Amino acid sequence: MKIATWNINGVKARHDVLLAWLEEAAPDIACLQEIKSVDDAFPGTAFEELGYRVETHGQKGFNGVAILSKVPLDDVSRGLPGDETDTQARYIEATLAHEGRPLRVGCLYLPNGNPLGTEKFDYKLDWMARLERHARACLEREEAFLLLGDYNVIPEPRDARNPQNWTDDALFQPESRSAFRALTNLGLADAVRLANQDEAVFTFWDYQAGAWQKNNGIRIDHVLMSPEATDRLDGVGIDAHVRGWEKPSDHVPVWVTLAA
DNA sequence: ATGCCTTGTCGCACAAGA
Repeated sequence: MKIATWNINGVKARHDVLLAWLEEAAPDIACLQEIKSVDDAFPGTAFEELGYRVETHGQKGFNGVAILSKVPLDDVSRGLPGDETDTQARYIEATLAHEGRPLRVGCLYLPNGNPLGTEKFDYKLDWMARLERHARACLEREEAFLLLGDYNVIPEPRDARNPQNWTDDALFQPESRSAFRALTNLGLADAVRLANQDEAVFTFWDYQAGAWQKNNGIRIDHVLMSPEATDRLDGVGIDAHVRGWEKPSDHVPVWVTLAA
C-alpha cells in the first residue's frame, strides 16, 4: 500500500499536474495540503474517475486539506483536536483497513509561523503542542497510524541547502525544531530519515531566485509513523522530478509503502 | 538589505506563502 503527501499550492491551479502525478505514481492514499478551496468547489471529478474517493476540509482562499483514497475510509474527522476556536482548515484524518487491521492517517498542514514575534508564531507553537497531545492519544491505542503532511519545520541543518539563510525564519527556530523533535522522541519515526541519511534531501524549492535550478531546497514535508506502522514500512520516496514539470507546486510528493 | 514567484481574491493591487 502506497501512501503519499503533497502540498499542491492550490487544487484549481494544480488540477492537471495533480492528475498526471496520480496516474504516474498511483498512490492508494494521497494526502493534499493547501487546496485553497472550499469543499463544494473542489474539482474532484477527474480524480474520482481514476478511482479515488475524495474527502476535503477546505476554506476560502487559503489553507485546506484533503484525502484522496482508492480504499474505503471510515471515521473521517476534520480539524485538529484541542482548540474549538481554531477556524483554519489544516487537519483531516481517516481510518482505512490495511491487511485486515486499522490504519489511521492524519493529513496536516502545519502553520508557517512567520514573521517571528507575532501571533502567527505563537499560533504555530500552539498548534504543534496540540499535535503532540493528539499524537500521544493516538499512541495509547497501540495501532498503526501516520501523521503526514507539510510540517513547515526544517528539523536539522542538513535539511537545508543553506541553513544560514533560515536562522531568522519560523521554520528553523529552536522552538519549532524542538517541538518537531518532541514528536520523534515519542517514538514516531521520520520515514525519510529511516531510509536516507544523505544531505540535500529536499521537498520544497522556492519559486524565486532559481531555487530549483540551484537545488536550493529545504526538507519540510514529513511522514511520521507510529511503531506499529514502522513495523510494516517497506519503501520511502520523494518525487522530486515533479518540481521540474510545467506549472509545478513549490513542494513535491513524499510517499511510503507498507508491506503486508 | 530587499526582492526575486505564485495563488486567490467581490482584483484592476494586495495578502500570504516559505
